[in-house]
Amino acid sequence: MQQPHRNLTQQLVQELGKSILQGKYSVGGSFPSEAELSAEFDISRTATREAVKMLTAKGLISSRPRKGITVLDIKQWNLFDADILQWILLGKPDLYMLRHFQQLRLAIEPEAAFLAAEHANSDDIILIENALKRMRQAHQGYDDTHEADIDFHKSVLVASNNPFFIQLTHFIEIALKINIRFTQRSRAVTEDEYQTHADILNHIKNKNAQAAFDCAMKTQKETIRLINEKIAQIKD
Amino acid sequence: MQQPHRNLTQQLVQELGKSILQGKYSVGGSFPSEAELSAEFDISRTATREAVKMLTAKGLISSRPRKGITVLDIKQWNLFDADILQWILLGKPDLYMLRHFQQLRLAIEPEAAFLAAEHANSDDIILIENALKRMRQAHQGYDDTHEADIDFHKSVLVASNNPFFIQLTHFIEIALKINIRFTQRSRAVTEDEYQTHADILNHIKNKNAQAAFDCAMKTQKETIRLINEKIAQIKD
DNA sequence: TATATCGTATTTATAATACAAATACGATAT
DNA sequence: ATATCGTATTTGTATTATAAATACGATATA
Repeated sequence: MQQPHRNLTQQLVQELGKSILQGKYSVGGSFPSEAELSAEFDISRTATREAVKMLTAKGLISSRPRKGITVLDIKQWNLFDADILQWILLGKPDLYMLRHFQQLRLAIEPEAAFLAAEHANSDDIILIENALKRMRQAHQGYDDTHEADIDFHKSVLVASNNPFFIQLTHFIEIALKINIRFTQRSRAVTEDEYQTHADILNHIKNKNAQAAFDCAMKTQKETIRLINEKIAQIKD
Repeated sequence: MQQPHRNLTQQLVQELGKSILQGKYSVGGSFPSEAELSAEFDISRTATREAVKMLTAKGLISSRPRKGITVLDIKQWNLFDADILQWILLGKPDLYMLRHFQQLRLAIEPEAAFLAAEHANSDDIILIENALKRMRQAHQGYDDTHEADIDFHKSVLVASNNPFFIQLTHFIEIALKINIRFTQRSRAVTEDEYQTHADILNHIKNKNAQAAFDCAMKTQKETIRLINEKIAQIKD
């Protein structure tokens, strides 16, 4: 396990969360009762119940006397919860899931760039610049390409100075990680990709919100076009 | 209390959640220990711990041995959780918070209309139509204006057929409720407002995604303009 | 047969108690 | 001034017992 020294409740939350997101339990179908979970994982009912409550708080399950525990419909899930997003990633999402992620990225990121141009302070700018530098170094082989790329996009969200956009950093990170899987780029970022990111930063620094928006939108449209292309391919 | 017959854990979650969102406990500051909470609310430590775990799952608090319970930074909060959004509403948000909501609405709703035009099925369309009819009836005094308005915007999100956009229905609902408070419209919807909504529906029915996007964007830009105007006023 | 009422077994909800584990903080030693 | 250590505090876990809610089948009724 990744962090084996976490407490029992957290461990059970992770195990059950991953299982649910992998579709091991059908919605509304049978799910182990508290007693069964306690026995299966060899922990007390106390720890089991606390894990059940945490999953309930995230909207994954519901538990009622006599009825037991049931997996709720996906509409009830808190899809923007950092844990749930991580479990989606671990559940090996397909191209259709990637498209769902990308559709929201397209809505979020251009507007985030717009707001960053309006509201970013000097510290916010420095964080974006550092991420860009790391992309340049990655281009030259000194750093991990994709980590720097993810950091760039996250720091733009942070620079929006809007707590809702900032909250979406987890979402964007997972979206990028899924995208990386499907594009299987084991290479460094290209000069073109680097330049586009540099342009967005410059527009933000120049407080040219509309230009930042347009530039970010262009790359998002291109990304979704590539995904649609791939989906069209597998349909053959 | 709204639902006094909920279980003790849920009641405590609501009480503490509301208090935290009202800023009664400063971030990193002192928060009652499990023992103190049990005593204050006169419930067992078992029920108290389960409530603490639920708030932990929502990212509001953290608890560690010897250190006790601490309120986490807002960056850790799951702001898109339905409960947390409700607590924000109950906490009497100001115009700046409304602007934060509106900035994200502007990012989300036009793209949701775009996707609805691409992916809505006949059932989705019917739900939007019903909401629009209710707005018309509201205009004539037969239904509650704002409820119908909220339903319209929610049903467009649902019609996007993207689970992430659908999840954001809670967010949009709270955003609209906050907006209604500040615009204090006790009147029915105007003919203009009704017509704009009708236009969006028609673009969706005609599968004219770009027109649906543009129309929704125009209204979102106008809404944010009004909010900025109000903020400029209170600054005098 | 169809419907309503009721009893009961099952499962969660709550409480109380005991002890283990982690750790912040102050005391002490170097 | 720094490092080490002991200890008190708080959460973590387990166990047991009982209450409350309710799905489901049994029974009664029309």
